[in-house]
Amino acid sequence: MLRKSSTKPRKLPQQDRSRVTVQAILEATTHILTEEGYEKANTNRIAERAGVSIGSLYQYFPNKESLLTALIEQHVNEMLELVESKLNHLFEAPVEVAVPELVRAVIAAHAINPRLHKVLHEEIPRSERSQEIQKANERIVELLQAYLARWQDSIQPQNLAMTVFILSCTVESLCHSAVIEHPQFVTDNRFEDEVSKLLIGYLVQRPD
Amino acid sequence: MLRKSSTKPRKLPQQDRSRVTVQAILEATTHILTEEGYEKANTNRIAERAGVSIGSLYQYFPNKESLLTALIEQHVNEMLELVESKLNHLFEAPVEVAVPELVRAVIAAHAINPRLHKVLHEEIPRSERSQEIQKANERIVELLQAYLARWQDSIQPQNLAMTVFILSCTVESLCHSAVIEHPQFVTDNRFEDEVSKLLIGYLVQRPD
DNA sequence: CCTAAATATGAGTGATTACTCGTATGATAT
DNA sequence: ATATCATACGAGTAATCACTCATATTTAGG
Repeated sequence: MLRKSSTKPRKLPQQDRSRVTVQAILEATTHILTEEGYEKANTNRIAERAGVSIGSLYQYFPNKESLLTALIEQHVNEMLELVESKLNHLFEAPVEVAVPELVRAVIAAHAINPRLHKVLHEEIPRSERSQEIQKANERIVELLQAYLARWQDSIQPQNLAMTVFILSCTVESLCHSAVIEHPQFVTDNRFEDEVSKLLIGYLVQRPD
Repeated sequence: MLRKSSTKPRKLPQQDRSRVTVQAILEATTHILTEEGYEKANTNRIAERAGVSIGSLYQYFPNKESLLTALIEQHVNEMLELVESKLNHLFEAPVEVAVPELVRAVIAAHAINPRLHKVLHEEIPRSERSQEIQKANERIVELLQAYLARWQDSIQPQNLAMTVFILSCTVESLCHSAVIEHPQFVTDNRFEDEVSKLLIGYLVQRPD
């Protein structure tokens, strides 16, 4: 149970066989995490499942944390890319158009690998996952902030920072919980309609 | 690293001195969790901090999990009581009155011990915390469902189950994240106003 | 070929830690 | 008083697991 600090790969794979090794290790980790949970995801078992020796694992990952970080980074980036590209295309779209698209994109992002997402989010100790997830969150907040600033004249809430927080937190948690606790909602258009209504109603409130 | 299954206390304290012991153990656990994090919360250290021998700890808690479960149960019940009693008093109040009160209560519940809440929620492995938290969640959902059914005629959304989910998930996550990530929001009335606006606007939408 | 670099191996090590158990002391009731 | 139960103690045990290192094999370049 020794702990090292660095999170970067010990060495970069240069030949094909080592790239295969690294890939196998990451896939084995995903498999064990999703099928057996974090408790069972010890490095010896991961190496075994990957068909690789424990020594090889430590050639490319200086410690367990770096392995998990790499996996989280990979998964978070896949999700982020989906949402980010959608948001970029929606910069000029009004709230009534942009919000439903955003909701759909966030749901899709969470549906990439729900089981992995759940484990990464709920079982893996914070110290090992916080930075990557937080970075992604900040990126979303940044984009939303820019979008809302662009359409500030047509929305009701005044405090931009607070509005961004409410918006991002609400979308994220609703999509997250829906995918994990109510998968039937994900295939049901009414869910994204309702979430969109919730958010649009808030952003473009008619004055009393 | 042996694991036992039962989660119930091994024996109930009967004399005063043992009640003091149990209390000291729970307080020491809380202290270590909030000040040093889950990683440092091993049973030997908890016993030491409580000024009690490791043997005494295992007199009352058959395993580490049961200790954490007791702590979670205690904390969750404190939070739940706050929200539950508020909701009971609001059963006859219309949405415009009930929602702001609910939001305030949920914020207050999260503010009872934010640092402990954060650790319990983020650091402790799921297997040890899921049941208690989920039970509390279900209780809230139940109450909200009854409330919304009572006022069904004056609200807009049709799918009761989905509305309850959206409502509870949104309130919970917004208050949770606010307390943990934006403590300045908690002392700012505008936050609860905005959250209330979000939810009321959704529930009592004017027809187009 | 030959050499050096890259890659692979896995038995072994050291540290941690949940938990036990034999023993000792304090309380209670008869 | 004494027997009995509750409580306290803490050195010791056994299991786990992240990680090392000495050695072996494969690949690439000249």
